[in-house]
Amino acid sequence: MKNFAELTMLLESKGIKPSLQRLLLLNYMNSCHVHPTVEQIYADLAAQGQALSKATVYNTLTLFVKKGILRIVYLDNNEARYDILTNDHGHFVCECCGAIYDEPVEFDQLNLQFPEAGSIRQRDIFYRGVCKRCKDKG
Amino acid sequence: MKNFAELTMLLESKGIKPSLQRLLLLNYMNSCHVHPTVEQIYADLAAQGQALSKATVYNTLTLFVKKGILRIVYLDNNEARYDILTNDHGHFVCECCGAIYDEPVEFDQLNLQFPEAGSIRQRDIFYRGVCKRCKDKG
DNA sequence: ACATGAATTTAGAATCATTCTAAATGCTAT
DNA sequence: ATAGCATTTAGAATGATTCTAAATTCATGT
Repeated sequence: MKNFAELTMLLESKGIKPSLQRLLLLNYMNSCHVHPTVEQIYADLAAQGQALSKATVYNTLTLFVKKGILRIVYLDNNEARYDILTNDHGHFVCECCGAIYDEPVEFDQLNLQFPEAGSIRQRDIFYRGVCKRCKDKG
Repeated sequence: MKNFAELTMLLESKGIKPSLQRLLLLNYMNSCHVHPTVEQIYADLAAQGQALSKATVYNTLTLFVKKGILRIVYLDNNEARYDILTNDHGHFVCECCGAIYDEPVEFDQLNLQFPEAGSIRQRDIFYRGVCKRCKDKG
């Protein structure tokens, strides 16, 4: 949880001018951990009375990704999902209810060898299946 | 490398009727390891004089995915990529040249804990960065 | 304050991968 | 042969994303 002053500092530390729209989006993403789609983000902010245009949502999310604040999660070729970059973690995707769970992963301790890699910028792990909740329901 | 008799048997073992189009696609995917897009698959087969309609390419790839012959690799929200399912492996994606490298990964030895998972159907690991070839070029 | 120019936001058009639809073709069994 | 079903097909429809060009906001110098 960060307040607006802290969010402003985060943006400035990344060389991003903290406009109202950018702060609203960063604040939203900072407290939303369900890996929302653009549509969800846009609708939620509109429901709060903060109507940014959808173009701004796209532009700003793309800017945040470029600056290393967010990452995009591509689960299917429908809508992209956005995830605030905190500590590294993996994802478990329930193919029944669609939920995306963050799961702790210590990438450095996996000792993965990628012989073709010159340098690594991002590490992603996705497991897919049925989550416990759905499994219990049968 | 499998011949057409073996590919036919593979399809039948999955409950898929081995039509000419399905065999051509399976044969192509069986010997193509660059994770091609639909467009590439369609163009390559057309260039070989085997013109399937694009709808058939889509339909058949989707069928193969459903039957566990292929998996889809979602790298970005542009075109999906298709990968023949052999032994488990990870992927390294070069953000410079776009190449996708298969990398050996022993998933069972990673000892990953996914507390929310009831059952796991598919495991994916993606690392992204710059490949050695691009890095050497500077 | 005010004007100027740059950055940001915006609405709507354009793009394009994928899915849908409905017709055509090909197979199988009687 | 024929009926019935599966498969293939072309083209239209869909929809997330990107593009474009105009409007607005912001910062700076006078």
